[in-house]
Amino acid sequence: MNSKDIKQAGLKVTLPRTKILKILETASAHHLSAEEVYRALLDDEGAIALATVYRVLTQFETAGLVIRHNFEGGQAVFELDDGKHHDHMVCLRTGKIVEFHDEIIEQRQRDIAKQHGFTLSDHALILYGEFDETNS
Amino acid sequence: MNSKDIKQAGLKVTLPRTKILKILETASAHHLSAEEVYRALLDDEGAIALATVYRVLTQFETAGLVIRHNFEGGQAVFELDDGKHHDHMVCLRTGKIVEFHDEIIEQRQRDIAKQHGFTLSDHALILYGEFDETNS
DNA sequence: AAAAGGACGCTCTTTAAAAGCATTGAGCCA
DNA sequence: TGGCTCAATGCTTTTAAAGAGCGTCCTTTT
Repeated sequence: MNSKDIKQAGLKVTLPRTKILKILETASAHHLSAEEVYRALLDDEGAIALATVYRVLTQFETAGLVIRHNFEGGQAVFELDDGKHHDHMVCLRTGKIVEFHDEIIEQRQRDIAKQHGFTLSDHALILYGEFDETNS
Repeated sequence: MNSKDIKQAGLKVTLPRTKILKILETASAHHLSAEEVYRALLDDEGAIALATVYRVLTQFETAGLVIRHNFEGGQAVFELDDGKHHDHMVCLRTGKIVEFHDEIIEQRQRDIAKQHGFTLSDHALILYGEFDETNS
């Protein structure tokens, strides 16, 4: 995931885009809201306008570089799209997000869609709850 | 689902609340946004203020009378809570929503949560796609 | 190196949702 | 049943996330 990807998406390679991509790669939390990306770049000399962050993230989403999630809580969060589909567990206490993938569930979803004459293009499975103290 | 439920929720039985509940019961679409509820009551002599619709729906949600869903598309939708949990298939072409329930998936979710030391309090599974012409 | 069009930053706008406040009305009790 | 109290309503204003408009700047391409 580097400037080559930006170019292949038909976008010019600019400092804001490079920085935003890097933040998404290196941030400890792998799921960031637009505001969080913005704040992460505030320290950095040469901050990026919030409007640009929104614009770039939407462009990255369209280009397939990142995935936008609409979890509960109003703010959308973004993560790099590594091509490997996964679902999410969201801790309502700490905000921690853990990814998982389960082929049994995936297969059932495909079966159910088929039974209903439904052509699946995407799906979202989110588990809400709380991690044990030890895990959080 | 009637005025008794409203009262048991600790809310006064008022015309707006009764009307909103009835709309949710009788509307052909079982998933309505706040705006849709509002518009459904516009014909009706004695319209209800939009602010009241938002307020009442949130109160109903807190009281456990309705469930709020954050599907893609910005607007939250509401449905009566009949106590029977189910998931959703959302047609991206027509907006049609079909409910389903699958015990295999439910069980897998519980197993996965357990494996991760995660106490499940809620979950959302939404399949996005398109229904066949015949079904839509 | 220069031309051309996309990208940036700033500000303003949009939209869903909720808050504030004065008025109205439900519900309880004498 | 009539009145009293506090919750509920309607109207307006506000908030927050997200995006649009526009003038200037900077990538990119030749």
